[in-house]
Amino acid sequence: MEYKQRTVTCGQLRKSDDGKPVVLNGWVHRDRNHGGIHFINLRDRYGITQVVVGENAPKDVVDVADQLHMEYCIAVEGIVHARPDSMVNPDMPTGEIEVEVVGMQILSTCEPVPFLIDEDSDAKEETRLRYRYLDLRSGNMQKRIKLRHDFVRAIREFLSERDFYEIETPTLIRSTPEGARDFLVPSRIYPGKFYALPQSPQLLKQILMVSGFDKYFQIARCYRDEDARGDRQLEFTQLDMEMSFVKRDDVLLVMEQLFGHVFKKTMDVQLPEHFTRLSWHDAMNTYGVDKPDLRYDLPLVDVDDLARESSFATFKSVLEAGGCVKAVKAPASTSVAFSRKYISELEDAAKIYGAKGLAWIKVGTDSALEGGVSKFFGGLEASLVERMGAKEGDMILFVADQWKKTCNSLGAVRIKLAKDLALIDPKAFAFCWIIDFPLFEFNEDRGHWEAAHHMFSMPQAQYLDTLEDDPGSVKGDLYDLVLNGYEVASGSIRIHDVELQKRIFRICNIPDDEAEERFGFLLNAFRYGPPPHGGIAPGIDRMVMIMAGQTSIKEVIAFPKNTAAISPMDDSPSYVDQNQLDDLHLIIKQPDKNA
RNA sequence: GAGGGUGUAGCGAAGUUGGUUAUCGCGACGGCCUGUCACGCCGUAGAUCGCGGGUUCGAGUCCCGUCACUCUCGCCA
Repeated sequence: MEYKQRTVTCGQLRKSDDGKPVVLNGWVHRDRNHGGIHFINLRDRYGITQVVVGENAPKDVVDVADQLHMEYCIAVEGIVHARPDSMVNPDMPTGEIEVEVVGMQILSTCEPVPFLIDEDSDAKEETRLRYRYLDLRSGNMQKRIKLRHDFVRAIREFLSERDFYEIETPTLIRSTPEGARDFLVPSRIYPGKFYALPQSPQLLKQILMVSGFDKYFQIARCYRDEDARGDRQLEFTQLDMEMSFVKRDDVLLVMEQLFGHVFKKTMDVQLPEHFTRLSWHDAMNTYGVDKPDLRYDLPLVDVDDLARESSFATFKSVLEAGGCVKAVKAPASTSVAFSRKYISELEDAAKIYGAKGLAWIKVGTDSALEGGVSKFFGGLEASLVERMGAKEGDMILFVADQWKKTCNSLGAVRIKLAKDLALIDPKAFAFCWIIDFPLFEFNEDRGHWEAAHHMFSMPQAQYLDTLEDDPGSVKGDLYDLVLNGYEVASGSIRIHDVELQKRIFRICNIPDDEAEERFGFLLNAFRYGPPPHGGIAPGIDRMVMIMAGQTSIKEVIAFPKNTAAISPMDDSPSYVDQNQLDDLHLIIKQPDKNA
């Protein structure tokens, strides 16, 4: 089809272009037909320009304009006119001009759209995903996809400048189960054998270090066959990085500089030179999570001593059983009344993480305690109010249980309070490092120790001689980067010693022969002069989600899957032909519905 | 695997203690309109109230089951 190709985009014309002949290509965003005159908002990726088919327009142009509907793709030839002052639209960048149409061609028509292409669609997510190509036309989706591009581009710029090589690693690799469930790809050539899609390029990047590549990065797609969440998809994208001859602080510094550059470049936001550091224990103890949102404070406060002095038998029995009592302050709010109903909502939040209940006290005038469990704190009013920094109208909420359960439960209450009481600055970016993670945790179901992070992380030096004695107490050279309550990166200094690596495997119940079978290629590489090395892997989707002010990574992924792991647009996953199954030597065993 | 929420026209929503023909906005279709910019005005069509069963003289509304979507717990080295 012959058509006039654009000479300008729909976002660029200004008053200074007055009188210029132009051609625009784009989509009909709105067509306001006044009978004798059409005002058409023509939209492309760059913006919206008003084009006018007026009283002086040629007959053939009027005929075409009368056929227009929303989302028709058209070409417009016309003359730019500065608008008179009274007709300027100050809400549009192109609002000072309009284009008088002298030629118009319909490039393609559009069926009635299932939802309007607005800045923010109010269609439900399923509909948006089914018609993702239309949803992506909206201004906000276009902005987010651009932000993601800018983000990745700034990363590549910065790291290339710092002598990092971008190296691709395979997406068909050996399955090394442990951690998440692998996606498997059956081999046609070798019946019964499978490739796995990488959960991350972890071992490959470590081997690149053995190869001497020193500083590596990759925008790497990762796959984990686990249930999706708002901030989790089956496949996601990491900035995978690894460096040789570095210690922990070198990695943290590079990341601080990287994100400083990227935020400045993509959002013109100045980040602090260094990010707050919290040990894993302090994060858990003070905020109740290993990924605290530091845009607000609301610390969890230890009140073991006051609970012990109180007359509340429930608290005392928890303390006697080796548990702890913690409290968080709910600051008085003009928008949320601390009603029984609201307290019950808070209690529900605590119970999700195993708390048996949520005790509460309201603070009245002159530090008087009212309601809830206040009667058990006779004589302790002033101490409690001072400990909590509470004022009249505040409420104090308690959880008493084993340490971890208490932290998790009250941490959930803290998060709910911050949301409900509007304590969060939506424009803030609060980064922090979580360091000194435990290296192992005991898996009750399987009955043995497992790596809390992964099995390739270096134990801190002071534990090296006594790893096996008390695995639970071993801290690793691990670090997570947290932004606004989301884990956005995770990394460690790695083990580069075969014997140490084998000790870790053994603690994780993997005997030497099995380790050689599963990880032999890594251990072999480590027999040939491996350098000390470490790295980190920020999640691209989560970072861009937070930068875009969203709460679901689907908003920053062009073609995401839904929570049921289905892509409503192409309806994947799908059945395949018997021929394909035959090629792959596969027989499908249907699930037993009665099982 | 478990819990919460949602499901009414193409889209978004309302629908009272169960009661006549299920309402509104957007969109679609037809008409009018020369300065709008979420244009306006008049009219028309469009619904298996997610699906199945039950209670009832009568169910969008109550009960049971089921499905889908969504958020969360588990899971996610």
